[in-house]
Amino acid sequence: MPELPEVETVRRTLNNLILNKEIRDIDVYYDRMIRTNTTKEFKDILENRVLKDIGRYGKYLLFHFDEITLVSHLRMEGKYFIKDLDMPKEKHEHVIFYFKDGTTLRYHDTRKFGTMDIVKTKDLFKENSPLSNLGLEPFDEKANLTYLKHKIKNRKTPVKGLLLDQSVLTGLGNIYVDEVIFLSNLHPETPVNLLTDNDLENILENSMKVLNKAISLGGTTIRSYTSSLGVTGRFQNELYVHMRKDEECKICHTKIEKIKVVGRGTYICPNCQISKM
DNA sequence: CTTACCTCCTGCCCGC
DNA sequence: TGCGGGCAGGAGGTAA
Repeated sequence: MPELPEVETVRRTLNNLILNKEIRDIDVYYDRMIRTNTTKEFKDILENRVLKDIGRYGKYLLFHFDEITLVSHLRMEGKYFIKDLDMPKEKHEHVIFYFKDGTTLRYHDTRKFGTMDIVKTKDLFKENSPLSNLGLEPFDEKANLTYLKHKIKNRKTPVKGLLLDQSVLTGLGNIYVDEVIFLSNLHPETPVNLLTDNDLENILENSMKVLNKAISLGGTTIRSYTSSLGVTGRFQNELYVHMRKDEECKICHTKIEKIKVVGRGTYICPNCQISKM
């Protein structure tokens, strides 16, 4: 599952490879992927445009074409590849962008969960944009204790659910949420109304630390997020709990357990992460 | 305003 | 060995 560090890695790689290329044609093989436009509109809007920059907000990739931005979410298994024109189409390639220089950008997505939207660049964070309801990224200066307390008001959801909620903090997914909660010495089922200010400060601090470290290592490569663009992350070696069921806790050597919290597979050290309930 | 549950989709894993 | 059922999961939608 590409989360913020994996999307950032893709952004940096693509920015080095396809900036200033001009789109000649687009083939869409799975119409549902294109959400806010029909496939015909999607092609008409993007054809003959020059890619000026690639940005990112949370887990969204932002392909900027001057006043228009293509907003792409990779969801579970979306990947981009750059290939020459004559390479045969693979089974799970659903959108192919043909550039005028003879190269192609291909969106590959086994489960077809990924989405693409076209938004006016000036309206990126306004109503009807996929970004409109997103919270702050953890490294945003404004993502402080006051902000988090405001977001938590009246909520009793487990802390795992809070951190997965992109309208609170954006960028964390199932992998990094497990890591942040472990590093904060919390049990993932702790209701957020029981979190102390100190807990919340720890969550913010650890979110930043984990994301920054993962970005510096090129993200995490596990089964559901394998390499794309020849990029293989190395953060999987740094994981404390996620995907480590039955392995030893790196701190106390207790066996890591896998449980279910807010419907998600969740890894914990039952010794380090004591419930407050 | 919440939270709970369903949906999308495919490959993989398990049990018989 | 082969097959079918169940599961995983980010985010959006709907229902309560």
